Amino acid sequence: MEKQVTIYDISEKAGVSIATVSRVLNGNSNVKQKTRKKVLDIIEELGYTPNAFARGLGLDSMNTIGILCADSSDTYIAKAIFYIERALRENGYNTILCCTGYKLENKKKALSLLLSKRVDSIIMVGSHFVEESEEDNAHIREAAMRTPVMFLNADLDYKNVFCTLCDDYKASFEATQSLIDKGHKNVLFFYNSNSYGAKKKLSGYQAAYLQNELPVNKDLIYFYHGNNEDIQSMAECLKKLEKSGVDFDGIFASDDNLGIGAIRYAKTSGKRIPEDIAIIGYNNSMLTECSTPRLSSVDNHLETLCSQLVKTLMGILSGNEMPQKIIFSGELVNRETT
Amino acid sequence: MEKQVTIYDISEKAGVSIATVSRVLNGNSNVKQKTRKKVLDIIEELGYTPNAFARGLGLDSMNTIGILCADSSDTYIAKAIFYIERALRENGYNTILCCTGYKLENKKKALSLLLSKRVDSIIMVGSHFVEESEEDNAHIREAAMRTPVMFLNADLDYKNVFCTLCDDYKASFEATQSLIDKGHKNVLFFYNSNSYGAKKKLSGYQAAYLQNELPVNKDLIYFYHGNNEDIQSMAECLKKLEKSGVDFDGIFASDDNLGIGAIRYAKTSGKRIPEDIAIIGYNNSMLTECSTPRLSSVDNHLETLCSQLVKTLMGILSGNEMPQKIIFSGELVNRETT
DNA sequence: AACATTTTTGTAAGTGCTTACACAACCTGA
DNA sequence: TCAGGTTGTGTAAGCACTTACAAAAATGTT
Repeated sequence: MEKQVTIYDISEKAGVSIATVSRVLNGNSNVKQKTRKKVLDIIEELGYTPNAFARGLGLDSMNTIGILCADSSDTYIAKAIFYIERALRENGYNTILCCTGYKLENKKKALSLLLSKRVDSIIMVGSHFVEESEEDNAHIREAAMRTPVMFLNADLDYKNVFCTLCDDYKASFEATQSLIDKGHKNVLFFYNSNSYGAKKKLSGYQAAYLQNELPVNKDLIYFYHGNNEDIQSMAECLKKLEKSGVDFDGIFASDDNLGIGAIRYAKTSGKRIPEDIAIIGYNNSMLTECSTPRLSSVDNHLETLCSQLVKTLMGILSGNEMPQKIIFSGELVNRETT
Repeated sequence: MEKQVTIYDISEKAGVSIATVSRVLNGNSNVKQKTRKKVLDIIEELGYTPNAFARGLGLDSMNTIGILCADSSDTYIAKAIFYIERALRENGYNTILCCTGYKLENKKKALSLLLSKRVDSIIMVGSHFVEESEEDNAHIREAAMRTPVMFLNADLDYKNVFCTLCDDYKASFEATQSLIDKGHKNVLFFYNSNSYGAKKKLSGYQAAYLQNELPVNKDLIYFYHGNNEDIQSMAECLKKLEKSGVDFDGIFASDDNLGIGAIRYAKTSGKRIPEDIAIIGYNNSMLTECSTPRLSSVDNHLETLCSQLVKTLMGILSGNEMPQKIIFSGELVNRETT
């Protein structure tokens, strides 16, 4: 809109050099009180705002961190972003957010966008960003050569990549075990591709069965294809599964949304919860309190994870040696569905 | 980490000038195919990523839009951000996200941060950003002199400020009217400060009462102070209110979270829904499908609002004359609580 | 007052990129 | 073959800021 006010304008009006203005701007100590005041007054008067591009060019850093996520409208991810953003801001860092969706191509694009902005670090939220094949992770390895890469809830062993995560395997194992202990021997593992870490959760689930010398029934591993917010459709899928002859007395869902869907299914099928069918969700989100009966769920301490991640990052940026991997334990919170 | 690869490195290795490299980078047509290929190959080989600071300095724009929100972990805001971010990305724009919380001081800080980044526009999500007093909005007026300011779901008549919103007044009026029509003459207006536009919703509610020549009972306007995710606490507040002798046969909540709290209250108090007490939420979020009974709610067409906002913005940035205010209607979605 | 220090300020050279302008190379068609 | 295009490429001047280095000013010491 308007012509930009630059430090030249300030320097001229204040009768000092641009270097002095710059010093004032950067809180450099070597400026006389009187000069400083004069410059600050004129900055105020002219409504000057420093140009971050120019500044970034000189400093090759603008204290900004890039956050990559698949879908910021997912409750869990939204919460994570909130916690991370807050912690970063408290440390004087700003945030660039990019949502990538789930296509590899877009993830790569977003990554290189962030690199071009010369962010001080890139935070990837969720295991969505780790691909199956080594080759498909090459862009991450390369990015990590330029700037530290932080993973939340994912696990990747590359140089300069740091992971902060919850041990989903163990938490799933324990949750499943608790269902088995209560006599639910045919627990359905209900997941969709968006649930981050579904694979680890599945392994934990399977391990529990093996541990108890119970058979792992392939039919009981059920992949939900639909929309992650469409409760009705989840319930219908489960109904269909039941009708197809698959028998189950418990549902372990890979996130709370699916857990709510499971509750809907059980209720509309006239099953008693938890007697006929026990249900456990994952994330311990607010949804667990919204349903009737309230949903038992695995709490993976998101807030702790996020603040730890930022703490680690701050350490790295200050040049300290930091652990590559920090792992917390999850914890089953029993409510009315177990 | 590593020394940056610049266009000088590319130009040298390719045996062309930096201008040519720059042209290739910007998809300028006036480059011979052969030259272009050579340059691109070397860019690939050296793993070059353009420096956004330098680029921004030259162009004084980096196609980025700043988004300001109070709390990105709020479901509704998170969704809005998602829709906006997606639409912007489809138009070749990137996003800087800043969460400000609810303190004026922090809002101002975040705003000037975005200005310093020379964003092409600033989008403010939610009415949280409009203060009571003219004076406290001065920073917005000033910002708008530098760059277009877009409001989602808020209403401010400044030059270069554009608003896209749902007519919450009207929607609330209609929702309340529909409760009155069904015989609920003592509807509680249940709100908290975080619900954006609570004031407009309240006016709509009150207008409906006046319209029907019913008294507006001050006791029925109830402000919830607690945490916006603590369903139990909401229910307890309502219980307390009831015990204090306030009588109501309907609850109109300013967002779905509060609506869920209202359901919890009604159920634990042994009231029949909707016979004894009807409940309406606001936002028509996913939560409406999670509860039993499912929550009726006002849909304010968030996705439409967001895409319209971005459409308007793109028009502005292309230099077109655009309407300052675009208003959609909300719509009551009746489910099992009405 | 003369000198040594310390503090304050200015000059100018980056920082990596875009782009106006100039020039060279390559085509046309007469 | 040459004037008059086109097309392709290079030179150099920004863009708004930081900062090393040099110079000037202020202060202290004798």
